[in-house]
Amino acid sequence: MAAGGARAGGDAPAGGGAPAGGDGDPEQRAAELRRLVEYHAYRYYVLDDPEIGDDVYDALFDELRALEAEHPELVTPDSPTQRVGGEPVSDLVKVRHLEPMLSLANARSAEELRAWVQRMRNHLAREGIEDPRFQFVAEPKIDGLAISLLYRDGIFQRGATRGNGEVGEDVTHNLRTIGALPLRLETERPPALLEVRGEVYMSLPDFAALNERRAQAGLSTFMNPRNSAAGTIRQLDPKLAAERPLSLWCYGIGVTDGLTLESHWEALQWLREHRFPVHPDVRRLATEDDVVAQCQDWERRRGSLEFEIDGVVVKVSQFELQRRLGVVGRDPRWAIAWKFPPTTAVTRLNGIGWNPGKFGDLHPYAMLEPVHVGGVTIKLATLHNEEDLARKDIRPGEDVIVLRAGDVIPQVLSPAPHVAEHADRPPPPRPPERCPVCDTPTVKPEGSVFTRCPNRDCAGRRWQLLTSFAGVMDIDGLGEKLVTLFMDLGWVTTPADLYRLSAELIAQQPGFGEVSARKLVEAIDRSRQQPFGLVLFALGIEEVGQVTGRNLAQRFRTIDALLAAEPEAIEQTPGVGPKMARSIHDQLADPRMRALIEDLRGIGLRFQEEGPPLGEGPLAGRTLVLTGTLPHLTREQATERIIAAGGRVTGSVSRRTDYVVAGESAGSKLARAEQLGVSVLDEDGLLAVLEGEPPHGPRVA
DNA sequence: CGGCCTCGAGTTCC
DNA sequence: CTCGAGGCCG
Repeated sequence: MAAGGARAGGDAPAGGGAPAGGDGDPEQRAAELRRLVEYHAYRYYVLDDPEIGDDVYDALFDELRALEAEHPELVTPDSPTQRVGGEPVSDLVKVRHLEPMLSLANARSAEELRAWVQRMRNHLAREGIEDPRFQFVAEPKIDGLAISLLYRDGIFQRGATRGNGEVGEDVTHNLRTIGALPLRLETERPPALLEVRGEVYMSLPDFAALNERRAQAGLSTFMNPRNSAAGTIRQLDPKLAAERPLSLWCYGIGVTDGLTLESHWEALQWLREHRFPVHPDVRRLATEDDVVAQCQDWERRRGSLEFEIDGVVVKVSQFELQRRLGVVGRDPRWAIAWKFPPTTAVTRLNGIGWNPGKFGDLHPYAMLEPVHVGGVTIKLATLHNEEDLARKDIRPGEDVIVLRAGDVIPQVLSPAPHVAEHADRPPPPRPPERCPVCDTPTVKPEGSVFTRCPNRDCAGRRWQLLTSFAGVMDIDGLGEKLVTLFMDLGWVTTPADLYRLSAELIAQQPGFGEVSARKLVEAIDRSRQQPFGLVLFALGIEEVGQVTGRNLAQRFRTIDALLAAEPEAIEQTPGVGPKMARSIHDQLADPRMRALIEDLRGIGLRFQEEGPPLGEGPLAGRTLVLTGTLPHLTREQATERIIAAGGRVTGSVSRRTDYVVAGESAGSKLARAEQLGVSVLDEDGLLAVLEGEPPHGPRVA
């Protein structure tokens, strides 16, 4: 339902609609038309209560378009004609949110919700607030995509997806196509800056209609409304987005400049008054009982709504209380998501499959009769390990309960209730006696949870190693599919073979062109520059991940020093004890490992540490904790620089912490630091100690 | 010696 | 994100 396109609906007579076209000032007329079109779009899309018929609306719209075509200088970015007029973008641009978009803690029951309220009371009591007169706001938690809308001086400027909460993608071009989204604030004195937060979704009727159209056109259909909305919002061409109807509910205000509000409830009223779509059933509630009742009410209504919801969001309304409650990690203490119980389904367990991991461990997974649960079809589900499998007591051939909660990984929960009574159940599944990939007899080491394929040349293991190598070395474009292809072609058996691939050969493979083949080879080439620590991780040494790899690199400096080291020396590395030291030593002594290392060394990968040795650098031996959002550095960048300076970053504050680096909306860690008397740095303070300057005393951000 | 914490690994999703 | 195992602190 693109604005300006044909609109379904009745033919109400023109109300106070179109004044006769005038031969007055075209600029004035254009402004008037824009106002009228936007007003009637608001009546239609937001209030669902049009005042005029579609024909009248279309006439207004056409007049505006004609006027703008005649006087291109009159086109303004906030003109309704610009909703679909945008040019395709070549790429989605990443944008940093002005304030991080937080996540929410969950409550799964009335008890957990009451416990949340109690925690808030306790917290506030410590601040000297004995009787917080909470006002709660309960809103449906729509299963869509969170977005941030920026208005400067009342004009819609930029809309972005939530992304990871700190950095999202600019999808302004597609958001403009949403009829309910105001392009301009209808007010005399708009705030200089306003960030509106909301959820973009596809309504169930629109989703059904879209899929029907696609099916008729012979196109693939979408799995569920959420995926459909996600795919649409990330389209590069807004014309495509305009053909797929998205809807919007706004649920709050983020950063503002020039707007003073006291509570979340006020913010919602303000949004409503300024034509933003706010769900009409959002309630303000005074007691826990009311909140629980409201959540249960939403749960009952879940199936009869026009959109999918997976819970209810409950917030403390008063901003003053919100401020005092603060944030823990990424979750504000003053809000919680009441999650509905996961949707479950019963289906047949067809069998258990076993997949070898990087080191030969066989991991069981359930092969299920395909079943629809919570909007997706489940065919496979992981079963962690043999103990988990035994604990669940599921048997191939029987019915099992599968569940999928929100965007959580599908799980097999248990046998279906009716199978437990059967006397003659099929036997419990057993780990295979031969590796399902290479047919080598399996072994089960004493005390291990896993049965293993002992064959080091097992294609399954090699595949795992190669895909893991590609990921660790950050080789763009080399994913599971390509690893499979190159292995099937016999081109690649060890990671070193990747560096011998030629773009000419790859380009001859179906699905490849010269450009994509060249890009892949370049990506592989670039990975030679990855630091020694990552190379150690990528080699596939059991027990050695990103952190231990980096620690080993920093401690031993060169691969030769590491290869020559006795277990006792390896044990001196942080995080490595006798057991790991012995295991690492033995794996490095293996001739195949030696051969791989020599091969990669010849290819030019880095086998020498460039950074400061362990125990040196301005932050040597120091432990830092990061909290909140820093003005310039991301968490990753800050971590990287601290490590480069010889320091360590951990997650929680203790007496052993040397510095807490606190940014915007720092939470409990900052409080704890103050309690323990740990020095607190802001970003400038961090930069100073990174340079080796003494911290200029405790600096609270 | 017991409990907490960190690390590694697989899986699955966008 | 979840789990198990090993390391390390109290």
